[in-house]
Amino acid sequence: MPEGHSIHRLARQFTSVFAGQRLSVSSPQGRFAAGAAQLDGQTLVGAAAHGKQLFLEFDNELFLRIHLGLYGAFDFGGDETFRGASSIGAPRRVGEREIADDGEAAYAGPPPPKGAVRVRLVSNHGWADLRGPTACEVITPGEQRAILAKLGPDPLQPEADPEEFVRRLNARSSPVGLLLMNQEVLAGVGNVYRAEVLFRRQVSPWRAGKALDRDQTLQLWNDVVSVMADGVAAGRIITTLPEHRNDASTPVPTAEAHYVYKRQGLPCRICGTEIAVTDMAARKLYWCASCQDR
DNA sequence: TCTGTATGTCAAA
DNA sequence: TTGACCTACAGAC
Repeated sequence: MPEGHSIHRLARQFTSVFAGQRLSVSSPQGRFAAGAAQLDGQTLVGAAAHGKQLFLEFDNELFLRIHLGLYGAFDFGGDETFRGASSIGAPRRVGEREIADDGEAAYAGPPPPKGAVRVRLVSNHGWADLRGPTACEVITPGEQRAILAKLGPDPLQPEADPEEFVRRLNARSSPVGLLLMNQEVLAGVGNVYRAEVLFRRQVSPWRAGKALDRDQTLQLWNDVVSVMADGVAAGRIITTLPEHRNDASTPVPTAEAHYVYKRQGLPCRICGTEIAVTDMAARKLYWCASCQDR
């Protein structure tokens, strides 16, 4: 599920299984052959996420910048150091994806690449395959700084400044439903968190950013921080509170995970009004017209 | 075999 | 505001 929480999980995963290791880098598909050659044989220093951007830092002072876009996904495999991290990114089928660890025999090297593998990273202990990214390029530290400078604060970074979010949101007259998706305002939120957080804070998606007062804006920020931190921990987006679910079972069923996202025509979990859907800037926007009146 | 769909972004009109 | 693009898969034909 490539909103910001998935990218942070990836950064954590790359750091834990590949940092300090020399990597073979290749492009089985061929589309990233030149970039792979610049990184092949280098040691991974570490990985970091800012919003939906993933940066892999190599010890020749180059970064691999990856943006998964809609379809991008990583698959992992390897020995026991890779257990528990099999696959992060877009779902293979509708719904959330958490692939079970098969716990099978010892690692014997990566399998033949299946499908369009843009990049394959291989260490002595395991491998990672990247498919379908929107962006996959080698950049310099200066280029990385330029990219970071454009992005808004990332709610998943402990040092992120809420006041920066307040400034960026309250300065604009666009609807808050658009602004939450704008990576220059807030880095990491996508269509699911946008809809869900606006519902949780009872904010109308059409309120202008500058029409929200400081408290409301900070509450939005705090809610994004909380719900995205949960997303990192769970590996999926769950925004409903237990008291708003019909089914108390765990793990939370997909049908109970959201308040409004993809629930058009179904009754609002709070007030029973039918959840509505419309297009906003070519993306589906889901909301409850009755609850979201602030 | 073809179509539709998806948690995203960019450039062109 | 629209179309193009990245990929895989379910479901319809």
